[in-house]
Amino acid sequence: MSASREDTAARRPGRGAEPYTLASLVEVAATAFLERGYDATSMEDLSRAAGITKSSFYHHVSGKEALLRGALDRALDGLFGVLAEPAALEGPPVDRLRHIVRRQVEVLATELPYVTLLLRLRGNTETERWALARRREFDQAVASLVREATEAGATHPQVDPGVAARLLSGTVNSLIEWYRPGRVPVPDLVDAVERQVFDGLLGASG
Amino acid sequence: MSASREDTAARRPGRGAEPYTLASLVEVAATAFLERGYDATSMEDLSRAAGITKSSFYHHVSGKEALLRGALDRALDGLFGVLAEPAALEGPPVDRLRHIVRRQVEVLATELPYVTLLLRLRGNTETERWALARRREFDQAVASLVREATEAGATHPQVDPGVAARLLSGTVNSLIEWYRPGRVPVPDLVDAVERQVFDGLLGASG
DNA sequence: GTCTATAATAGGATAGAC
DNA sequence: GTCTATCCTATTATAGAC
Repeated sequence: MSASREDTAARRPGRGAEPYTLASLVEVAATAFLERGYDATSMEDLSRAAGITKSSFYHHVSGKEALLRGALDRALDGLFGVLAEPAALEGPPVDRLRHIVRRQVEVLATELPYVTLLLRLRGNTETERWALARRREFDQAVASLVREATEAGATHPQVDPGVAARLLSGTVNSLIEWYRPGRVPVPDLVDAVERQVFDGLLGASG
Repeated sequence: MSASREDTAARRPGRGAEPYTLASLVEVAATAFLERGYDATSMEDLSRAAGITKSSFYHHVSGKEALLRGALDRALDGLFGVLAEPAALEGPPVDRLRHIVRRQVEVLATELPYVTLLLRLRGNTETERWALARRREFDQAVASLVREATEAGATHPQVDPGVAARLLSGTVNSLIEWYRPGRVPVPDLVDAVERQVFDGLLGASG
């Protein structure tokens, strides 16, 4: 762990701005976790990124795990919010799937650090296992839709729907590995992922 | 980190078997890293998994980073080996791409712990940055092929080839998130990924 | 080659002054 | 709210006996 740790710009709340809130510190933490990984990021790193000492940092937050939990909550809220949208609940399976994929890309893009944290969990603590369980719920909802779509004859039947669903989720989630805000306009990204997922590289339609 | 750490079965070299080699310990380490993550796995965990004490473990290996390096070497050898195969070097871009995707799935499946480690790197140490640079080389070779295929008119032109290449790699690499040996026969997996990547979920051909 | 014991340090968390 | 100083445990790594 010899990498420079000064590259995250320190930022204190400006004159007259809000004091440190859990949400603002979760944001700082998630950004740092995104760069170096959760385990490799120390509380010292985080406090410096927030522009205060480690002790002061502890005055605002109970510990590292609380930051993790706050970030995971935000990620899961975003994802489950998509499942609750009307267009995800009504209509032919393929249309609902299309809507979910498109909105999921938007959530990944806008909540990038939080979702990244969720997708990199290994289940080492109780908090992590809880979040992983919720994530599995989300994946299973998507998998059910893929199965329905296959039963309705909308997808090619040669591939096991369970495997197809995992590859679909994998394609969408892989965004966290390279997408960074501003690089590609989100609407373009949404279209690209939809196309790749439903039509593949060779895509007949369009 | 309160998770049980006794779940990895201890294994010592059997009577008359080879003594501990770097390769055998790298194998033990990579398997443990796959479960808990690199940072969250201690040398104590690793030595116990190998069936000896931490001190004895250090007698065979210089440190944690050497194990990481050994595992990354193996992953990169597998991937670059694919690029060097005749079918990856000759023929129309789409055919070469198809071959690489299929073989890459096989390498991921057979070298799962090693490739997983490679794909989860954050670049925190010099070793990690070196491996990430080599990985980028591989990805760029694939991206070049996607660009060639697009220029040859083989793929639909609406999606930026750079983005398409990243989504392609993302789909293939996402295997490490769920594939475990024995669950799905490798040939089926290879076919499923090829289909998803080139034809998508709705896939016209076949 | 394996062990017990121990160094050396990093990192999470707290005490208490200001 | 912020700081300096400190505690305490986990972890990497080494010393030296057998």
